[in-house]
Amino acid sequence: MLALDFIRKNPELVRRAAELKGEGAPVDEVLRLDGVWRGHLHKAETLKAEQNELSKEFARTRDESLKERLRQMADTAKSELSVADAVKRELDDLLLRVPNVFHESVPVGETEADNVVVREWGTRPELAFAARTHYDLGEALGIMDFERAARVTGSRFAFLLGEGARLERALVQFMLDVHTREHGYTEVWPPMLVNSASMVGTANLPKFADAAFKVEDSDLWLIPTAEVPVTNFHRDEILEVDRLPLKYVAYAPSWRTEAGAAGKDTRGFIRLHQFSKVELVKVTTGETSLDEFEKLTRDAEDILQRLGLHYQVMAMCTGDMGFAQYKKYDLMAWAPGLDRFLEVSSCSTFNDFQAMRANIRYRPGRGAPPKFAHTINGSGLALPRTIDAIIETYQRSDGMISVPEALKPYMGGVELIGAR
RNA sequence: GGACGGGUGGCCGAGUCCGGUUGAUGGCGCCAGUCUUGAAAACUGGUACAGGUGCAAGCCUGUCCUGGGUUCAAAUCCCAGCCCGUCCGCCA
Repeated sequence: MLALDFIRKNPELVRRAAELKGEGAPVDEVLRLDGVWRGHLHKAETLKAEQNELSKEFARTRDESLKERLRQMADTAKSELSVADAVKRELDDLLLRVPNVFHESVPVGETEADNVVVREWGTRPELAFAARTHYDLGEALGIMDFERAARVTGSRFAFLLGEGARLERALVQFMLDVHTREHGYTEVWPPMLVNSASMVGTANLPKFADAAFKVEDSDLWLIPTAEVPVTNFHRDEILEVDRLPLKYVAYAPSWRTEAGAAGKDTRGFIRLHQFSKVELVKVTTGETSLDEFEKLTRDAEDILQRLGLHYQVMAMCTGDMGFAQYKKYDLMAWAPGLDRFLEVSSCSTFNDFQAMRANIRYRPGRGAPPKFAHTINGSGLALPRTIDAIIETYQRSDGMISVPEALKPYMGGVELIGAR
């Protein structure tokens, strides 16, 4: 969230940022409640101070004549405070609904058409035959099954079978190895259910409750991304500055309701209620966060390059970047069969927006007061669409799929999917 | 799930039965200083977080797991919840 003090001092900036993001921001209501809250709080605290003073005198003198006055003071202070608390709760709830501002380098725009290609790697593969889609190939090879998944669970679920399941496992292993051994991330295996406070910490609540699955009769949610448990790992902590940046990589399934995506990407292994993802998370200082964000994006890109997949890096425009993000890149991998780019990674930096919600701080120096950390995360990468790009890029005219060089050590000797 | 025990500052650990100003004795750690060529040891001092208010120094309020309650006053008493431990039950 944004600091109350920041909104007090920069109401216009906050209003304009929200507008460009296509979000509402209850700035006026925040400012109004802020005034009301402070009025009652001040009154309550002044009274409490007097009461404390007099109470000390009573402890000394045991003068019974003070009793009645003390009782009244206590009553008034308590009721003032309860009004102040009620207003503050309302104010806090509102604060959680004010969107983040964005970095000056973010392109201004309304829709994904206004996103900007920052760079591109590789070229579209030239196939000597008509490219087939991953679901066409996957079903023909017997490595993907959507029909049975629909029967067993419902739409937007999938079974992977045989070499398809093996490919998924190989990719997870490969990505984790690269990020831990070569990019210096610490591997994390997180809980896959989190409580509401954690969801608030990463800004999945309160605004996006309908995007996540809630466990009935409990305060637990299925994680929409490993970002939630991993970022919240340091909730309510004060970190030592020399430990920063903290770099984590976590493999976890992610669950999303996909509310509002009805009819979109219904076909294939693209938009699922459950999907695997290797997630990168960094916690760092305000001075280094933009730089660490760029590096994290490069770390995700490195996976695509090693897999030999053609991709673009898109800078998200204000209207397409989201409520909490300060700056965001999407990595789009080319899928020849679908004849379009697929979003295989989304890398974001949040400034202290998440850290304020999750209360993650660091101490800049000895004896210095704590500051809010900056959080960064990105997929490195999301599995299904990476698999799609691999299948469609490495398909052969006979419908079999060559295993990319980088994955061969992870495929247990399988170099050609569909050969047996 | 049942029974019992427990949650106190960066850490350890008093205080809780018998409420009184206690943000909380003590030790460790950390920081500064003295001493020393330097370091260690020893000694001295310092060492939480949040909010309100103020130009500032400062002042005030709150915080002993969380939320309620009793009281002029709660770390301390009462209620509920969460978490941890031990035993029993169940279980991959």
